Amino acid sequence: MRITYRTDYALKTILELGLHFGQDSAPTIHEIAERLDIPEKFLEQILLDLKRGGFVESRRGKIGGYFLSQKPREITLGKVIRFIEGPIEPVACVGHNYKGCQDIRSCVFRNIWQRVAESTAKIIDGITFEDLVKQVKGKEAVSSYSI
Amino acid sequence: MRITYRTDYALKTILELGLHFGQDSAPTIHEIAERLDIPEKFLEQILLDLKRGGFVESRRGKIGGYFLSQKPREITLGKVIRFIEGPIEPVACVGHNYKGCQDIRSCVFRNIWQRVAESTAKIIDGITFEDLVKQVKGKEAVSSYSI
DNA sequence: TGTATACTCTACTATGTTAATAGAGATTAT
DNA sequence: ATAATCTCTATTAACATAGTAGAGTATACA
Repeated sequence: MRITYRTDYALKTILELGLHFGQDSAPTIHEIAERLDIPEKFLEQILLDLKRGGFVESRRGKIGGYFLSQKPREITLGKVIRFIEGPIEPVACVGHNYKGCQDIRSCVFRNIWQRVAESTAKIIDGITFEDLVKQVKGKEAVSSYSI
Repeated sequence: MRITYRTDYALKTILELGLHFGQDSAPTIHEIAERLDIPEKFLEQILLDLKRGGFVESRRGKIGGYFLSQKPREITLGKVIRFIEGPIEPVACVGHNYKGCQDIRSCVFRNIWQRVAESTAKIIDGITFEDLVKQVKGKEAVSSYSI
């Protein structure tokens, strides 16, 4: 698995919105971009994408902004990563019609990539944004000089 | 982690040479390319690379070819993958000076990427080409119509 | 000693992806 | 009305990947 900036930004943005969940504040693209140091126009695209994915909702106009459309508890890292990046398998092969997988020698590797994908999935599917929100709130409460 | 064709070919090539280990045959680039269905000139580059990495040695001239310079047992998948692909961490961040890692919120993700990298490493560092050679020889003995 | 064979090395190219930028359009609170 | 904000499509610069090209070097063997 490899994480692109697009995914990195998406995850941080959802965490940010997760920290606001429950309050009825809806941070704007501009605010999020500034706070997380993400190019604003790029974030704009990412948020539209996340909206289409059903992760966030938006309000337009004067008091517009973004907010989560699911509880942080219901959003796992895996869901977001797969939505942005596509499948997490290390090679195209892990699927169906990969030319190299006809003979035994290639299957030896195929099995390994599957094990890798499964172990990654086990981690990222086991973490929700509620977990992350708690971690951040816990740590920010302790170290008093954080954002 | 993501596997490029370059790595895919490198691994299959080393497995192929592993199957010849002990015999004093040295398959040529041409033979390997044909058998594994790899573009010959591309494989040429990869083999030179693997040579510089200390995985294979070569003999030039009439009876030239390639052979492993280490025992299959001493070559792990992890060594080869890292040599070709570079570090397996999912983001540039897992290292030292990633701008996003100054605050707690980013570190939350950083820890996760490290867990993913570690679980991947655990798998690929635990498999040697001896293991793979045995698997292939075992299976090829059973199903009689394989290559 | 010539020659065929096979490895060695450097440079180039086509294609695709990523990260970002640009700008016009649509909605909404006041 | 209008200012603020989200929405949408197109474009671009930089980079990585996969592959191609061709000239050069070493070696076995007749």
